[in-house]
Amino acid sequence: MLTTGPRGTHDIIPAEAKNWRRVEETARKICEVYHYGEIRTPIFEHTELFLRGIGETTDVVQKEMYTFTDRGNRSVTLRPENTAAVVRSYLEQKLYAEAQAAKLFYIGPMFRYDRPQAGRLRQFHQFGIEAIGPAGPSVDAEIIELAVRFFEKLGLKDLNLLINSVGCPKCRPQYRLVLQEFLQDKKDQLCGNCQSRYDRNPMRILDCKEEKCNQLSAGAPQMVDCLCDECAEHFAGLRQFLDAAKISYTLNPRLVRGLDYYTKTAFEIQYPLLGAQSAVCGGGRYDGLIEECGGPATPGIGFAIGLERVLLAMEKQALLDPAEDVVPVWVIPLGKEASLPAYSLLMRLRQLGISSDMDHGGRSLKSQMKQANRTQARYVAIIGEDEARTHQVTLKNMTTGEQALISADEAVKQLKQEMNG
RNA sequence: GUGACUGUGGUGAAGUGGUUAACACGGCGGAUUGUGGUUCCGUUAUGCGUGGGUUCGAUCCCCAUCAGUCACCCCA
Repeated sequence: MLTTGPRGTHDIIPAEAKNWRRVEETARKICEVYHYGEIRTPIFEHTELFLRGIGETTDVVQKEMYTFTDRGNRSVTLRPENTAAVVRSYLEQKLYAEAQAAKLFYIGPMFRYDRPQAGRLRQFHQFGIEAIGPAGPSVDAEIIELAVRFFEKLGLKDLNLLINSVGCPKCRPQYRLVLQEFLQDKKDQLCGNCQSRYDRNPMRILDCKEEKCNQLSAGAPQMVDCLCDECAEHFAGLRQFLDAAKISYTLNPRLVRGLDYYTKTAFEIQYPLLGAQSAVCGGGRYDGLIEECGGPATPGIGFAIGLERVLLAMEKQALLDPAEDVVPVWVIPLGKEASLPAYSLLMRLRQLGISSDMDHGGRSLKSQMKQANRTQARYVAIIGEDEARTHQVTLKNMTTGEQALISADEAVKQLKQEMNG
């Protein structure tokens, strides 16, 4: 079908682009304030990067990647997320050499082969930030705060911030054993999905939506209670900073992220009204990822915000600007002789930066006036046969209805004054 | 990837197995010569997502397919 885009893709037309721009500008602005610099990496990478970075057993890698072989027989993948790629770039471009911390942000499309539904597309857009280098909990707080402020700036309300600590390679394996032990005799009663999780990723069982599994896992020991000293201290530190910043959060010991690289801090911001796809921001610390990608042991933390979901949430709260097509000045040629002088007048206006337009279809004065009216024109410059001959225009003020026959030069001068003032 | 529901013009939508597919908004044209926002008039889907099938005949029945929505799953 030539008239439909690929499944799960979406066109952003002019009426919507304005709101997208506002969201993106808000992101850029806040990143500047918090000292994060923009990074633009390719939308495809070697498949290997995602296998290693995200984790081979994750759902994202196992069933959601757009992977293909290029003409040179290399396996490449459309990025399903951007943290791995940013880390790759950080190492390849040796950003560690320039400063103690690489504080980066990105905005761009991501690709996941999912079954589409509202708030879930195959090509979607993320605004994300990464702080590579710093280890202290104040960065964790800074990042979470940035996300919260971003939503505040857009005017969004009723968001829930959930935080948890998922431990580190020192304490998580031990916790897994403790958890598996707890669930051992209940294993048969878990849902099918959770039974396979038991060995692969038992922590996800805590996250299951099945009522049955919830009951079975009730009272299970929690990661936060089994953190090693370092992780516990880090988590306590984070909470202290968040409290100081007066950012309210919910401690959710069952919050687990689906990407393997997360350590210590994990967080999510939800907008419940979005239904099943309510996570509007997700992130956490990934202290092992840089090493996993072949770099020196370096801590890092970041988040990603789903922009389509942000726009949906804004729509629900009536925060979107209405689509409107505004052209403050219309030039109206009447008849063939008028089109050349009309066009040169238009050209002069545009060179002065005055947003203006004209009809190219030779339509009637009446319909051109209508058009001007629809686009909220403040002025209309009519050029008919008489005006064309004498290098004049009839300049009409659309709000007062007054009009005057003046020279083209005079019209340009007046419009320049009016439009800049 | 699983299950369910939906699919009529630019938009919101009514509708029926049988000549011309309501209505509203929008668009376009007009209501005496070159003037908008109000009003009035006219016009605007050779077509009912697409492809098959059933039938004398299908937009309305069946199948497939595509797309969307909801839930699961996953996650942003």
